[in-house]
Formats: sequence, C-alpha cells, structure tokens
Amino acid sequence: MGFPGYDPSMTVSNFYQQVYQVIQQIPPGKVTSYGRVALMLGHPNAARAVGYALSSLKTANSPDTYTSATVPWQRVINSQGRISIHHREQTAQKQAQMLRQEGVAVDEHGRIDLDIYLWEGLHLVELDDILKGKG
DNA sequence: ATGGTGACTCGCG
DNA sequence: GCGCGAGCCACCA
Repeated sequence: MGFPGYDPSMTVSNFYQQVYQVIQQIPPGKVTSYGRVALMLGHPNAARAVGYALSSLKTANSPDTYTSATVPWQRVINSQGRISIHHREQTAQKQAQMLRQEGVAVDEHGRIDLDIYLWEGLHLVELDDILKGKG
C-alpha cells in the first residue's frame, strides 16, 4: 500500500521471491534488517516471514532459482544490528565470517554498527519492478 | 480449515 | 543493556 505497483492479490504466492529479489540488491559490505525488507515490500509487519523465507533457502547445489548461493542472506540481520540466529551456532558463525570477508565489522557478540553498514534500500522505481514481477 | 512454528519487532520493567 | 510478553505473517502438517 502506498507503493506504486502494489497488488495485494499477488503478494502471498510471490512473497518469498520478492524477498529474495530485494536481498539480491544489497551490495557487498552493507546490511539491512528483516523488518526493513518487509517494509520495502509493503508488509510492515512481515519481518518474521522474511526470516522464514531465508531459513527456507536451500543449499548451493539446489536447482532452484534462489539458493543460499545466489541470495546474499548473510546481509540480513535484526533491527538491533545483531546476527539473529541463536539456535544455530554454526550458521551464525558462518554469517559473521562471510560478513567480515566483505568488509563488515562484526564483534564477538555478533554486533554490527548500522550507522556505518546499513543499506539505504531500494528506490521506488526499483521496488516497482519487483512488486510487478519484472525482476 | 486450524493450529503450531520461526534467522522478527516493539514496548516495558 | 537484557529478558519478557504480545502482536504479526507466511508455511506446512
């Protein structure tokens, strides 16, 4: 709502793909939060669904269009500027490692300075394409 | 159709 | 800053 091209009738079935497409726009060395991704897609309260979308990404070998290899999932953290995977120690470590590898400072507690690394986000024109399914 | 489950968020104490 | 409780959403049995 409020966004050009927003069409409620197609949001459900395409939600995950839209999430992946937005995340693919995040440049290396930058991060954003689950909530912000949801907001960009016109679903201000769908932060949990965004996290769920990422957790469902399959391995790099998967034939799927979107996999953990094609979607930079590591660039999405929580609104507090911290890595959000407390139940999966291994995955959390990997995320921190991948981020440091692209120049993002992550401290031992998984904290990241959003004042420095926060991604500005998409412009309405770019969002329009994703919401219309052109991406 | 219904209820349980998360890689979420915000507000309080 | 930290832990809790309460909303919120899309998936999947």
